[in-house]
Amino acid sequence: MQTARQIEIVETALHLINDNGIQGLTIKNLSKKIGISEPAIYRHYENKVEILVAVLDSFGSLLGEIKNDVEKQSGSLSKIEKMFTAFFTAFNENPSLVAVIFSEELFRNEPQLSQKTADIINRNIHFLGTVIEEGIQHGEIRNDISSEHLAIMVMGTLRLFVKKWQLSGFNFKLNSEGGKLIRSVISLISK
Amino acid sequence: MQTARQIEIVETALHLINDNGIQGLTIKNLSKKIGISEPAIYRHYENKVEILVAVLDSFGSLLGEIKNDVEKQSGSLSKIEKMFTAFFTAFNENPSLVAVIFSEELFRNEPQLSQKTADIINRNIHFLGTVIEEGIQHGEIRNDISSEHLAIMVMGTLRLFVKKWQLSGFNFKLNSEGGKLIRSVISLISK
Amino acid sequence: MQTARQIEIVETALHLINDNGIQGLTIKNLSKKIGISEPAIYRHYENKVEILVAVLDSFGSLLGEIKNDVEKQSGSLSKIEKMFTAFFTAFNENPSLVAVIFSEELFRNEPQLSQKTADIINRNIHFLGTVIEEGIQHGEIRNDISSEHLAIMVMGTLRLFVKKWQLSGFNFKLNSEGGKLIRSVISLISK
Amino acid sequence: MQTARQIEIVETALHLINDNGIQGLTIKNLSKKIGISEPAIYRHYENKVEILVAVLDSFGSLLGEIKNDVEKQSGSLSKIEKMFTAFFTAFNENPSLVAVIFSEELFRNEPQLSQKTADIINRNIHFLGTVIEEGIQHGEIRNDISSEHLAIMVMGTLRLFVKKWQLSGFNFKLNSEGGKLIRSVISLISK
DNA sequence: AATGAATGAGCATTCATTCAT
DNA sequence: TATGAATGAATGCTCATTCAT
Repeated sequence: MQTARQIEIVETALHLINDNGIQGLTIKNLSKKIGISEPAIYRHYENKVEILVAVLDSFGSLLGEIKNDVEKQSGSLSKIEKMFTAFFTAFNENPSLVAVIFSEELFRNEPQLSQKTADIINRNIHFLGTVIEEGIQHGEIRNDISSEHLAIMVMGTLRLFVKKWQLSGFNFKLNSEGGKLIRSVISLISK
Repeated sequence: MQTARQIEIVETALHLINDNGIQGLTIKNLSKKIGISEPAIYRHYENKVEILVAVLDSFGSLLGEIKNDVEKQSGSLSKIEKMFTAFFTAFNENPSLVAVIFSEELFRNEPQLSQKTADIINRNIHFLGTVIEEGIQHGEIRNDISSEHLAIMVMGTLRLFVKKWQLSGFNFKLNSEGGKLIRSVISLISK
Repeated sequence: MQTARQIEIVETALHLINDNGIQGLTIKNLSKKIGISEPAIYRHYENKVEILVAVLDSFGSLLGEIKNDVEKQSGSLSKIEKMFTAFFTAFNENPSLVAVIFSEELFRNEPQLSQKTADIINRNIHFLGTVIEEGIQHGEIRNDISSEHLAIMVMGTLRLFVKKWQLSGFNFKLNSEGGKLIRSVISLISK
Repeated sequence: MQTARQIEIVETALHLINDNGIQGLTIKNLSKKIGISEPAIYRHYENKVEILVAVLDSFGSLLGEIKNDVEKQSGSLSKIEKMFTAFFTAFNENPSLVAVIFSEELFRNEPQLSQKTADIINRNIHFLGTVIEEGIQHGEIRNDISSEHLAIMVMGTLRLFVKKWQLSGFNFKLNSEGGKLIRSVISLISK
């Protein structure tokens, strides 16, 4: 369980990373933005790495929720569509989250963190792979390409599209533009 | 024109980033690895940002070369295949380069650098888009999906695949595994 | 009078000093080892210095008891022997105490504490001096050397021997090895 | 070899320890007293522990010189006398050194340092033991007490006497008072 | 009697950079 | 072309202590 302060710290950390990259996340900046002293941070998290772990974990929970929602859909293509829209909605509501899905490069020097980021990526691809495999079995998705390859394509598309949105300074509508992209992806992979 | 020392600095910087992430690139580490003193670095580059600019520029030149090779191919699908194999070969010979194509997150706090990284990504997608558009016109590539979307899909696939290779600790054969992926991508987009 | 909690604090402080030196004694460590919160410590002692004063005072009481026991002996040499064995027994039962008799260096920056540690040393030497003087008068102890010098020799021997025991990681039998040393000391100073 | 700055750092560190105990030795204090910035210290020593190692090593060299001088004497008693006077002279010229011979308690939390201090003590006792053993063989020193015990007694006497001098605020003449003590010690152990 | 939350002061250390030589 | 020495600014973190509850 997280206290209110812990949640505040994690969210503020996310915003700092989003605004200035990982170098923008310092204990000083964090405490200043929250309005408490630097040592006060350590009452809530043992050290900086623990804060980043909590950031990743909170993203992990979000992913869990998205997966739950996705599972409720019937049909692989619907699941994939749901997955895209759920991601777009989450990023749209909290653009700072985008930094997290590209955080692998940031966390390279802390084994604990780099492991966690790698896990998130791999888990996502794997989940998508099982959904696609199911679609192939049910005849919804084309069977001339392995589910592994299709998973990489679909997830890679999603990632690059979101990255473009971030690079543009979030200046196009992720939902509506993304909606069109989803239809293209589905055309591409459906039987 | 770059002096021998400048090239050495850029290459060493690349290795340091590759080994320990951006935090591993310090003037101290750089000078130690090269075997000169810290101030000596400043004889060759005005400051650290200039070094990173040079790193990105050297990657930019590589991209230019790849594009030249790609243009020599006839047929869009051949061009795309060539593009993939050229990338795989380059990364395989110098895995440190992988860090650069995911360097956007690292360089966020320096406008000069973040602009350059965004340019590289967009230029790549745009180039791929023109190749694909040409393929659509020539009837080689399916025309039910816009070239913009296809470009994002193809480039996104390439990026995520390379990222997976990096996360795995470079422990699978990029060339052979990548060869199979290319075939899947081509099946997917060809008419 | 000391409360149970106060005694617990003093004893725990002693153990922390013994385990990690004076730097190991922090309010945080102390409260964690006892199992209460940091502010709770301040219910029982006004500040850290008071805790250290209490540590020294508790050692002072122990010294008082030893002196009482020593006084009960008849004959200077018996008294000295008793003094040694009483010390050895006390240290053996509670090795953490050893840190206290060498605590002068630790407490140098707090006048209140450095005064107290100096007092303990001087009082000990002085007490031993009176015992020896008595022995000289009674013809038990050689009279060619002043009681002051003999007191320094005897006490210095005791201290260095205990220090050696500590440095060895308490890995020899203080009582039995010490018993032999006592006999040597007595041979040396008796008439 | 040590640079002039390194020697200055070691000597200043010694003075700071002497004035305020180990807690008085901070990089800030050190740099302030020398008149340079804090980071400048790190140009000369890698870290604080290295400085303390250098302090102990410089004391170790002094001990080596004293041993050389002592060895030149003929006769065990002369050697012991020489050892005492050499120590007294060294401490008299540089009272800060006294802190070093009682530094074991200070350096407990850094294995590298505690090992070094224990070594110094043990090496001293051992050296004195060999001198005494020689004296016993030659009939200069009484043979009813083992050389090990005599070494502890003699070294313990020396240490406690110097400690008293330090506790008194260096307010008696170490040389002249110490001279008398030497004669007492020699009377005590000679045949 | 105890605690959760907080803090000012301080710590060792690192960083990119400068300057005299 | 290179270096040894230095620095201002910052970093993550610890300390003893306080205060409201």
